[in-house]
Amino acid sequence: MDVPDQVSEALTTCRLRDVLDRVGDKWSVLIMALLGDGPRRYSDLRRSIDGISQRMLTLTLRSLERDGLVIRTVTPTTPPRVDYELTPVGHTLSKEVSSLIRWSERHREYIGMSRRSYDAR
Amino acid sequence: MDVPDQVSEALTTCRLRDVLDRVGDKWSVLIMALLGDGPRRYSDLRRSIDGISQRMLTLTLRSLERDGLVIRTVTPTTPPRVDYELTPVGHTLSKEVSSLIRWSERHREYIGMSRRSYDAR
DNA sequence: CTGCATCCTCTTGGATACTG
DNA sequence: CAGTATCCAAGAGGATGCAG
Repeated sequence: MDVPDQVSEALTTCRLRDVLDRVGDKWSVLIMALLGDGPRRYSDLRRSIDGISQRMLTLTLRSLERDGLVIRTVTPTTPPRVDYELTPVGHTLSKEVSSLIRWSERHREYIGMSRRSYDAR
Repeated sequence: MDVPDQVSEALTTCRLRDVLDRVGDKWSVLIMALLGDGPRRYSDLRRSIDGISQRMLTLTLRSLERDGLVIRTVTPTTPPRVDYELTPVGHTLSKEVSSLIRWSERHREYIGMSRRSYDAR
C-alpha cells in the first residue's frame, strides 16, 4: 500500500482538499522551489518566473504567507524593499516540491513521447 | 541548493510548465494516489473520489492515459467493464504524490492555525 | 520598488440529458 | 456501466492605471 488507510479516507472525504490545492497551485510550486535556495526580493521573483503577472505574484505570495509557508520582510527604505523567505515548514514543502520537479525533469521526455503517440491515433 | 541549476533554468524558461500542470491538477493527484494501491474500475473511482463529476473523472483519466501514466483496459461484457491501472512510470509519480499527501497530513494542523491567525489581523 | 483596484476575457468545471 | 455532448455559471488570471 502506497497510501495508508487514513490517507485514503482523507481523500474520499476531501479533508485534504484545501492543502492539496495549495500544493497544486500553478505558481506556488515555482515560487516554493525558487525560495528553497534562499530569500528573494519581489522584483527578483518576478523576473525569475517567466510569464507570471504582477497580480498573480502578489496574490500567490500573500496566500503562501497566510499558510505560514513564507515570511514577508519589509525594509522601509526609498524605494521600499521586500524580501520573501521560507519558514521552516515552508522548507519541508519546498523539499517535496523540488523532488516533484526532479521527477518532471526525468520524465519529461517520456511524457512528450506518450502524448505524441496518443495524439497520432 | 535544493534545486539544481538545470532545474532553475527550466523553471524560468517554463519548459516544465506542462508537466507541472499535470502534477498540479486537482483531480489527477487524487486519482494517482488511489491507483497506487492497484487497478480500479471507473465506477469505483467515481465513488471513491468525493465531489468529482463524471465529466471531470473521464477527462482526467483520458489525460493521464495520454501522458502514459495510466492504462485503460476495456472488457467488452454487458454491461461493459473498464479498469484503470498505473503504468510503471505512473507508479513512480504515484510515489511522489503519496509523499506529498503525507506532507499535507502532517502539516494540515499547522496550516489551519496559520490561516486563522493571519485572518484574525 | 512594491503593490492594490478595476475591468474584462477566457477557461474550468458542474448539471443535465442522451447513447452503446 | 461507462461514457459523450451541450449548456451555462463561477472563478482564474491578464492588462492597465494609480499609489505609497
